[in-house]
Amino acid sequence: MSESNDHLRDAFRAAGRRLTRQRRLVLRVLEESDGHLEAENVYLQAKARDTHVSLATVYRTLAVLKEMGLVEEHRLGEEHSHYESVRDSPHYHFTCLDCGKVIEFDTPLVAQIKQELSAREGVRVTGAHLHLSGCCAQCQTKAGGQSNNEK
Amino acid sequence: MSESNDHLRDAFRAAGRRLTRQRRLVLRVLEESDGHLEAENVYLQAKARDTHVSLATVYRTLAVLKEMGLVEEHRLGEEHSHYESVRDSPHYHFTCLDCGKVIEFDTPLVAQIKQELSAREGVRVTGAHLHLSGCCAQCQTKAGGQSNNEK
DNA sequence: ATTGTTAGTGCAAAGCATTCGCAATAGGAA
DNA sequence: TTCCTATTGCGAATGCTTTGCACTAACAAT
Repeated sequence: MSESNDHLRDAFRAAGRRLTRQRRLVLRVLEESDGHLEAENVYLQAKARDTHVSLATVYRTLAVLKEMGLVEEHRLGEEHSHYESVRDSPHYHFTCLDCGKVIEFDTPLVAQIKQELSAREGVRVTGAHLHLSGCCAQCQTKAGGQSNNEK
Repeated sequence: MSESNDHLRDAFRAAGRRLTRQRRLVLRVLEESDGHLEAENVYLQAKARDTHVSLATVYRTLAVLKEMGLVEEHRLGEEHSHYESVRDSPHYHFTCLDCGKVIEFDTPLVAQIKQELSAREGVRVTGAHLHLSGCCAQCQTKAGGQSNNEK
């Protein structure tokens, strides 16, 4: 716990940035959450632990963390962004259009696609987002095969 | 040209909607463009041909067209949405982080991923977005392998 | 520890893309 | 042509996100 704090400190120092209470807090909220928090929720959860946080700072912090590669921003729903701390392995998302549930998954096929594209177009691929959507198992059962999208 | 107009008319009638000048116009702008227009540009190009369009209507129309499956919305850049008329085949996108160039491509591997996920999680997958990013061939050459992201 | 420099913060005021309310307009079925 | 109502245009409003500014607090050097 204290060692990761040192890691953090170093990472920030290397980037010429300061490791503030707020930044530690935001990062911790993201790490302890199930991922996919929107800025507002990060703010609320952070504020619950320490009143000295503002929404603006959460946004600024998320931007910094994203720039440092510690956090990823996703635009899963059609609405606002979701943020997620970068953990172990890269992964992709499936969103249920009925209940909004998000399933994370991984597949080596994306790497294969990257290679194909690199070879075919001569590009260098550094990022990959795969977002599938549809109806999760539960909602299919629940709705008798039909969507229960009622506005 | 006139036949596709009939198609359109029918599609709208079937949806209980009206085929207005503005809607035809928006659709035409999208079809004649290279795809990936943001709402503002659709508005500007439409307005250039016919002053009787408003930004609000463009947004409303894009929403309707999207709902009817005639247009797709993408969130490629981190900013606003891009719209593209649904043509022939489904495809995916690569964005160059340096110059912003968008390359469209297709691959059967996504279908394979869909199947894998369906089998593994019991979900029904109806949509798939794959967005790769990195550095295009030209920018790699131009910048000597380094990014020219200044700002 | 103390100090100095300046990144970071809170707050409130923008910014921006997108949406909405409402009166006026125009598809299109009869 | 007539009527019904979906659609439009306008501007005001919304909601997420960013910014300006004066104040605070990291942290490197003392």
